[in-house]
Amino acid sequence: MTRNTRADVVQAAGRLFAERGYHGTSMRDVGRELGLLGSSLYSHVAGKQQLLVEVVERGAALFQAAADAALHTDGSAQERLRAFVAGHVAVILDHLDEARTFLNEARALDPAHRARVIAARDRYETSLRTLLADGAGDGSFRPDLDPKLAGIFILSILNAVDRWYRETGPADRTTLVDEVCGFVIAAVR
Amino acid sequence: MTRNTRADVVQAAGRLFAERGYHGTSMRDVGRELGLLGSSLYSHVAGKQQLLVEVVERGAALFQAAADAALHTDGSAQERLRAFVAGHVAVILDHLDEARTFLNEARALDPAHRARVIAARDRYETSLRTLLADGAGDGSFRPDLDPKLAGIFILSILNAVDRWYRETGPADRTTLVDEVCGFVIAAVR
DNA sequence: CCTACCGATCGGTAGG
DNA sequence: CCTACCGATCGGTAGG
Repeated sequence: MTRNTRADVVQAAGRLFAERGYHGTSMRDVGRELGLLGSSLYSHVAGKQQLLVEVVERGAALFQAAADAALHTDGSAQERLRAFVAGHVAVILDHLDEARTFLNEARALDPAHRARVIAARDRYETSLRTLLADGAGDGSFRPDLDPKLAGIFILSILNAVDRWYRETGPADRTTLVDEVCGFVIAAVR
Repeated sequence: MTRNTRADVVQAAGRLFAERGYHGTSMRDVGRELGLLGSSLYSHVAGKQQLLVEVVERGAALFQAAADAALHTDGSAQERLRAFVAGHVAVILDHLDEARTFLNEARALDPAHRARVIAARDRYETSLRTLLADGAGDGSFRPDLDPKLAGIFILSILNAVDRWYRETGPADRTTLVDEVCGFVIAAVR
């Protein structure tokens, strides 16, 4: 039984924020998750809001890093779209707590940090939109594709994955990506 | 200035639950929304949880009623799918608070009511799945369509509409439905 | 629908 | 990381 680190505290907070929401989680809950009292957390972090900020910003960074990697691979627009989908799914499945907190709890952030997160979301959405516009321009996708709306629809599908997908389901991760890509590519071609 | 009704209380609660979440809303907040004290609400309702139950169940009923109407129209599977999409969008845009609370706050329900809501969601999803299976069987959609996954993807798109669509946007409601249907039908045909 | 409360829980601090 | 606390706020009640 060794001492908990600051990272442990952030991780425990992320777990609970993802499961019960920011306002549904108390500092005592986070402490209990680590075998500590709520008051002991304040030697690691300045406050509850700071925990939320760190979890959400980590989620934002993970999604953006995945998008950057997908967009800088060389390959057809269709291949890059598949890489984007695979990257998004990987972030959700491998960093479920940060992803959920990023997607659902941004409204609990103070205005300044919420604005940063909204900007990060916009950047992410723009990454996908650019990919779609490229593909519509070079004939990979249908030329009349609306990249903005298509991007929104694709992200809607991707962001909901955590709500229904279970590893224990019939499809493994690659199959999941295949299915999402099959649906999405049929829609944009 | 006439007295508030029980329905006013439920509506005010729905507004705040949709905006800040159940745990982010206090009974005093709900009262303030109506110009009352928090304690005054207890002459209308038994408690905060009851308010959540009523808002969520109303959301569930609205979605199911829309789905039933869409499925019982006669027309091709494609026409019924369009009616389903239009119905879902109408519930979201005309009953935003109930829809959001139904979609996002079910986890704050006590276990018994949460189970009821999950069952309602399953029924709703089954309605769409049946429609898709019918269309795959009669040649309206591609025969290898997976109705379960396609249903999940379509609902993912529909359930996210409230997160980005503003009446003040470029597209009116009919255009919105057209765009969603265009994307979805391209994916399932 | 308000006044006047209740016990419980909240985020957070002082001091060790 | 705990002990011992703080003031504020929470959901809810009694009585009118």
